[in-house]
Amino acid sequence: MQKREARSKKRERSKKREERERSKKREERERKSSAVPKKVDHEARRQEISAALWRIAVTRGLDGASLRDVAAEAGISLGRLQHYFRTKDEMLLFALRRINQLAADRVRERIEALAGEPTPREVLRACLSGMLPLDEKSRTGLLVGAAYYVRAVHDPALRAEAQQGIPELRDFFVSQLQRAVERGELDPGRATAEEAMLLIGTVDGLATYVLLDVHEPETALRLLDRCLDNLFGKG
Amino acid sequence: MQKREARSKKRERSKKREERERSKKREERERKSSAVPKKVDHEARRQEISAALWRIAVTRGLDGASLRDVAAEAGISLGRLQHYFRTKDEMLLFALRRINQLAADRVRERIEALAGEPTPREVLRACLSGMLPLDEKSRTGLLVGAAYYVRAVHDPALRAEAQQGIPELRDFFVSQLQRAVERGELDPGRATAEEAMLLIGTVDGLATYVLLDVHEPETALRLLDRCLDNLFGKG
DNA sequence: CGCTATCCAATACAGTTGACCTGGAAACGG
DNA sequence: CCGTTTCCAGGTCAACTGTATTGGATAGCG
Repeated sequence: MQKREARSKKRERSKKREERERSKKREERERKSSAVPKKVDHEARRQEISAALWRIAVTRGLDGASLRDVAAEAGISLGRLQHYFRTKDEMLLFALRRINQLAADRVRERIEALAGEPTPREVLRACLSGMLPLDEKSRTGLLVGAAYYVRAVHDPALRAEAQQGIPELRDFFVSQLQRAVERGELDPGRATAEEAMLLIGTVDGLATYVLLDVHEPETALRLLDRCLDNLFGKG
Repeated sequence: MQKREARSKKRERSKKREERERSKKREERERKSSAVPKKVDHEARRQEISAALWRIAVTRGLDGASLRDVAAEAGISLGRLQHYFRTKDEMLLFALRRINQLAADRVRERIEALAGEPTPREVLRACLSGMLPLDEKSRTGLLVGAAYYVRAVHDPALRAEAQQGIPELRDFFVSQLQRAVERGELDPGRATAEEAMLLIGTVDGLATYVLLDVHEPETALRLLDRCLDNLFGKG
């Protein structure tokens, strides 16, 4: 347990007050070039609020997270929260983008962490296992992602956000499969976009069942390995 | 400044009033042999309410469905709805069980509809494709199921409900794989519970992406066939 | 110093929510 | 007929929702 949620609404923050730095990018407003009398880092504050939102979403679900709850969890007032996110949807969308980015970073790290010249299979395994809820962090990310998923089904804006990264991921998988063919590790007929999408869908389904406690994380990993066995041949 | 949303609450039922019939099954109550002055079919009424709930859940999501909304959609008063479901959770749980049952029935029908003596692959294909959102009905079912999924992640009672049918399904798949081995259509090493769970997970992932509009239904079906090709060998 | 913009706590507001309650209509057994 | 029970429309209620507003603290700039 690394994180404890003190129910006290007392603000004990005031230490992050230092990290103001530059952050010149004005994400949605066009300020009139007037000097910047601001001192706080908007981006950092929003990330803190996002983290508070996730903490609630993991335990109570996304819909059970009211603005007041999030503000309390973040240890700030409702007024302050509304200063950084003018509407609830704005907060939700920001938090979704952020968690997707974190997930992508995690997968990227996993790949770069592979020593030497990893085989295509090793790269794929690293990438796919990074999409499974194997530790607390990725579990949280997927849990929150699932909460967004249901909303995305009904909300076109969220849906577009959710669909965004998939083609890129698929193409990356195809390139790895292609590389495996060139190395003689894979049947040429299986280096297609269809196989790539099949892999992605399978891992997604496995993750779903892990979150439902149908599978243990290790079970999901074993199933993933068997899936790769089927693909590359049990060497 | 009251914004009235144009919501057609007009529902012209009043003819369902006739289908009361017998229905001797007292689903949860044990009447003490006292004469039954009741005239309506509780089970049928609850199913109607469930259907109304699903209609809302498909378009607006499960959490966007208040008791008043459901009552309006069902064309009944709030008081009447609460007569049949004392709490909201009771209604939700009933509707979940019902939709799971309908999905199971649909898969069963698909299997029984196969002519002659279907091969194991044909049986598996029928079953798996029955779990995909290929028509409006199954799409609705999966959409509602997805809405429940997110709740099940946080609610133990719902989670138990969601986990319920999986072992049975897995065992059925294993039996079909075993049968395929005996017929010489499958490598004996692949007739395991792991392969069965892999199939289930894959279809689940594919269904997820169809609901997200990442795949067209036909695409998902093609991917399923390729998955079976990989399993049985491309005949 | 003033001026102005940012930052944010507190409160108000208008609406919705689920649960509960009351009372009476309808159907049955007697 | 009466009494009992089911059935159900309507209303009430406290709690909660997202958003808007007010007022003041703080900080940078001329």
